[in-house]
Amino acid sequence: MLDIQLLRKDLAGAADRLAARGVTLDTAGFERLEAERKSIQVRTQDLQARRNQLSKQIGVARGKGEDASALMAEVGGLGDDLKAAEERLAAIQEELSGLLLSIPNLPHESVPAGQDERDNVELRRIGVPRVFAYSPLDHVAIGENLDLLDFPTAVKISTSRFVLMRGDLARMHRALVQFMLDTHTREHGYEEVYVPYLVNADSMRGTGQLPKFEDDLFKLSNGMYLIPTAEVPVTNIVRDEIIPAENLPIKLVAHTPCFRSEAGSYGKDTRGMIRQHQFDKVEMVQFVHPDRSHEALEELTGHAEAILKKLDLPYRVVALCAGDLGFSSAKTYDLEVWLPGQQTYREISSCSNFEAFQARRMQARFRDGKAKPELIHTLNGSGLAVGRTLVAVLENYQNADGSVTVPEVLRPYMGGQVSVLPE
RNA sequence: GGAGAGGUGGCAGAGUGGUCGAAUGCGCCGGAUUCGAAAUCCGGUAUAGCGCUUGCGCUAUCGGGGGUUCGAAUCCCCCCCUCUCCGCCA
Repeated sequence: MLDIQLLRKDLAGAADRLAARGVTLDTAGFERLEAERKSIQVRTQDLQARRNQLSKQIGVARGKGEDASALMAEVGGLGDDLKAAEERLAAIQEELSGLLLSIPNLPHESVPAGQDERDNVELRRIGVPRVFAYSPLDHVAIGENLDLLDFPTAVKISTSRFVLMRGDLARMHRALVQFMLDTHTREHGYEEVYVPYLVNADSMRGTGQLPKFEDDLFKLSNGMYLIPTAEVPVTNIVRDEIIPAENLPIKLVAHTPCFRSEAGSYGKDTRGMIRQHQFDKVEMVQFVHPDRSHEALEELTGHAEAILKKLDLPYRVVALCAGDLGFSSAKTYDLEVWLPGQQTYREISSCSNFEAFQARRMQARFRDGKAKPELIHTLNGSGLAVGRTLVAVLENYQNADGSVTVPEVLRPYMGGQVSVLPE
């Protein structure tokens, strides 16, 4: 959520920055609403003040045993006007807050201009894609040849966009999770947290999934939602909290499944594990002082990169252009891993600084000594998407004989196993 | 799931229709006292919004929402949460 004060002070400026990401702000509509809000609010509060004043006088008069009927008559005359004003004010404020909740974040000044993913800027490439002596298979072929990746059975049990992994593959998936969590907690200073996978609407609103993106979520009959990312429960830990400044930064990491309806992605990435309704992710979240959130974004991105480096997977870092930014983000770096089976880089992590956008929705603040509470800045990044990491390992570590070499860093997590062999 | 009790400021805890945004205690901040400290005394100590703007005034907020009333922390309805007992269960 943007600061409404900013919209009041510099509406044109905010509109310009939103235009950079392809969003048109209805400035005339906002100004009209604001003007009405102002006049109705002043009128409502004046009436309320008058009512309170008279009501107190009635109390005093009654206390003294005096006749209060004249006062009662006067306050009674306020009734209809007051009720109408209060209702109108509530309606306007609801409209205003609805508008406010639907406006995306402003891009940070360092974000490259551009309309869509084609305008994203590649910052660096790390690692060299392996040269194969044969035409490398994609993960589906590799996994199915090993008899460890089973889509038809998953469809039978559930529906499309789910997967069943067996044996060494399921084990490697688990090993990846352990490896990632251990790296972030031991080497990067994160605290591991275990969180609910079902959250309420307030939490979804806090991080920005609601009200605009309800279609992307799985909603339960009791009004709860399946989390689409650990970002939601982890970030909402600080909702409605005031954190002592000396406790910042707070760095948390969680492993959770993620559930996404993938509405609107029909026909996209239908083959394999790239786009599933359910996938696991290790997610890093940081709560930081506003002065150092952009520094923190660089660090957090480095923490995600460290996993790829340790796994020796070739990847590149891309700065999203303004038009490709997510709703809540002020700045985002995507990490894209090389997939030999597709001969392309695919997103495996997304690291974002939301600045105060989520904090304002959540009322997540910090206090420095006696100063007034101030909004914190929130960040998060995948470290990494586990399913896609498994895909990357399968494709990059495949061998001509159909086996897959276990990356060295994973071996301690797999009982020293060096490779996954066909039966 | 059944029965009961409860949700009030940073914390504890009063308040069952009227100068209650809320007693009192603790904590915290400032001052007095002291060589200094403790103790003691005095004063201050929520959040958000709005309007004039060094400050002041007003409005809202006592789990959330709705209602009754001139007036609600207090009465009514719905929901959420916590605790105790029973049932069930990993």
